[in-house]
Amino acid sequence: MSCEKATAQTLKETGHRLTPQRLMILSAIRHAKGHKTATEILAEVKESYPFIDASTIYRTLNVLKEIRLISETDMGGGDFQFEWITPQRHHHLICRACDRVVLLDHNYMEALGEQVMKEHGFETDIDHIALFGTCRECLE
Amino acid sequence: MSCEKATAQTLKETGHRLTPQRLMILSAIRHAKGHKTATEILAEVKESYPFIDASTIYRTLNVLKEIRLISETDMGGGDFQFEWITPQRHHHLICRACDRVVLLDHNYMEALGEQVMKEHGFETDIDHIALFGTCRECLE
DNA sequence: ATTGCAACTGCAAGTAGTTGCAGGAGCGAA
DNA sequence: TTCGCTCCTGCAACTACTTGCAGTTGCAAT
Repeated sequence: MSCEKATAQTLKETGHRLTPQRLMILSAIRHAKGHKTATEILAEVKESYPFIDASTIYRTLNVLKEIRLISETDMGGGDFQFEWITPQRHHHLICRACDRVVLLDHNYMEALGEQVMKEHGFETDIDHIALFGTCRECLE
Repeated sequence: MSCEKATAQTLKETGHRLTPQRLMILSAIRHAKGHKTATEILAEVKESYPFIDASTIYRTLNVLKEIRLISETDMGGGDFQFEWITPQRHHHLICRACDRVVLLDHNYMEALGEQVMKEHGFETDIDHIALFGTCRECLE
């Protein structure tokens, strides 16, 4: 598949290698619907390759995050959520009162990113953010 | 001091109690310059009260975070950073390439918060955020 | 001052994530 | 194809953080 090739290319260009373990981890993330935690990814990869070590998962996730193939988000529920980065980025509004999660379009962050770029010359990598607060219903 | 009284008031109003342990933790955070990690707070409190348990620190930090007396920020360096929330809020731009940290004024986030409120009716609690990216110098 | 209850604490045991190391394996060059 | 340099892996030990529990204590009401 061409998508696998592009991924391999990105890894190599940044001085990383393509290993069977990484392919399995990549596949687990890419074919997931929505987010996945490190523990879920570990469990899934273990089904086809039980010898995989947790440290390999964490190290690989860190590499993928660094080269921005995946995003890592603190959704408040303890573990971090990992997700394949697609052109259609989205963010989350999480209600502290009822734990409801509302989707937030990427253009809100784009505007912020442009403002920061203009005034600080700093290019932000806002891949996936969770903002906490109170939703319309819980505000009464 | 009146500031201590206001803190006690806030705790009680939200159904929490004021204990010696909490006073020590509050003092460690409030009198810190800038951010502090949970481990640093634990070490500091232990100096005056060696029997304090790590779980008490983490539980108290979670309570203080919930009632928004302190903020918790992922600065990328592993542990979370805790800080007393003051009216002059600030945020951070962190460069992935050189680890430089640039301060970002709160008004950037205020604008975002207002837009989210207007269009989603969602009130965001943006106390202290770290945005990752590439700084002016590292962009060449 | 006393009482009662819910919240808090310390302990112990557990989970999530990190790190150092020695052997193994991509992958570019010869 | 083979070689060799690094990067990667699994292991083991470690740190950060969480959770359940039983005893304690703040604090509001009597």
